[in-house]
Amino acid sequence: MGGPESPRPIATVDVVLLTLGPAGLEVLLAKREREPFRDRLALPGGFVHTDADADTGQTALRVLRDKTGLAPPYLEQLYTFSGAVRDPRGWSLSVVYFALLPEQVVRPAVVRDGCTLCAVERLPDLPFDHGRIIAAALTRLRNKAAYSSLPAFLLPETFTMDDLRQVYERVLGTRLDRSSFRRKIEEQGFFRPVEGERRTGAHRPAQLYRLAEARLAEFDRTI
Amino acid sequence: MGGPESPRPIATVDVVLLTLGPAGLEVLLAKREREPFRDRLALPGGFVHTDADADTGQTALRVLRDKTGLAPPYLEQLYTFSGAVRDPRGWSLSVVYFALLPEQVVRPAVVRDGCTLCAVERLPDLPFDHGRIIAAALTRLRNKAAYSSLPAFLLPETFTMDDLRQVYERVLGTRLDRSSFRRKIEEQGFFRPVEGERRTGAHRPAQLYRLAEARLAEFDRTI
DNA sequence: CGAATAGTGTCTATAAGACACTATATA
DNA sequence: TATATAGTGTCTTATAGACACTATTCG
Repeated sequence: MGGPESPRPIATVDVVLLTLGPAGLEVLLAKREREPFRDRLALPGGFVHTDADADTGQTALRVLRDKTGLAPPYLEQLYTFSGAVRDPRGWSLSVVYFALLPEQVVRPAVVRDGCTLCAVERLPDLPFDHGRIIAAALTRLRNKAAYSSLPAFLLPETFTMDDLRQVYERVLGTRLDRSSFRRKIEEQGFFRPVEGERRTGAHRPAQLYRLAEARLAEFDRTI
Repeated sequence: MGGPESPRPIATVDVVLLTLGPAGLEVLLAKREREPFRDRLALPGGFVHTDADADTGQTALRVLRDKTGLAPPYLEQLYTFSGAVRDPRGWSLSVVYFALLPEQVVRPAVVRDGCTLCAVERLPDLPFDHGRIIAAALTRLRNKAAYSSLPAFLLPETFTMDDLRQVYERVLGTRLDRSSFRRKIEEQGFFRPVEGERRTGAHRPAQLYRLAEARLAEFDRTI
């Protein structure tokens, strides 16, 4: 049958759950329950349970559910980090997933034991290579934001056109023209108006929109 | 110290090496030396050697070197495929890498034992989930081709502007205007002319170019 | 010179940015 | 009716596609 001559690596899954709070992008960190780095803040993660998880995506969902009770509608595999030295227990491999959720959903879950939200600009010193992992997640988010519906997953189910534009602006770190933004968004057609408006003050109410599809949509590109 | 209650998954690395031959995109397949699927064609791959490989990228390079003698200048991590049923030996996890090489380099290496190039449009039935893996690699290549220097890694070190355009056309499956293509490419500036021209017939010789940087460059995008 | 491919110029159509204007709510 | 935000129209500028033109080589 033949197997490897060397021991199998440790196989874990970590999750980078990002949300957008008043201070900007924030990442969910959890206090580690076990060694190594017990009681330190780190990305929520855990071993792959080969007797329970169908694949690593299921591991990611299980880990998030167990630590926060959350089930993010947007979850994608980010990258697999590996090597002999990233984990003091030995040669390890972490399949990292990347999730987005609106602040309104995450904030209540964080009151639970040991979870916290941390502004990505002010991260504490993190164990393993979790600092690098979060940096990779931010790069992915910022790249994909420019040509997809990704930032919308940081908003609640319905939102106004100005909410949407502001999320794009905050993720991309640039100003976007209101008129051009609306034009572009409307022609791509992956947001659709829903019945209802938002009234917030002494001015015209705003049409509410929602994602037309539950999954990520990408803008047309050309060479 | 705490470890997983369940056995660790099998950890392997597979490599999708693509090249562009007369028939279109071709993928390198190798005859399997061991069970399962012994003597069947499959993606070149192997176990992670925790006593020898610094990380999975090194595993990918080692596997390719051992099976073909090749060392591709372009190698990126594609995705990690995992699950209880993809490998008859049990719960497994394959970190898949994606490499590009010019046909002129791959073809000679393939004369070696058990390696073959196979047109991606006419793949045989492949073991494990290797069919799905190759499909994912093609999607990645075709997506990235539209906004990066990626297709240039399918060409030899120097090439003409028309070579370059034809590679983009073949990868993308679309026709590109010669003039517009040259304009776009030149303003992005990640190819630079080198001394020398190619003379091929009774007509004006063509300027030779090469990649300005050894690594992948991406076009400017805008929302 | 003719044929063939390399390379340039330019017109047009489309999309993006800037920004002013209109619409509609409440105080 | 003043004001604030939502939403539209339009001018300008940049970019992409189409395509004709010039350039240069060799037979």
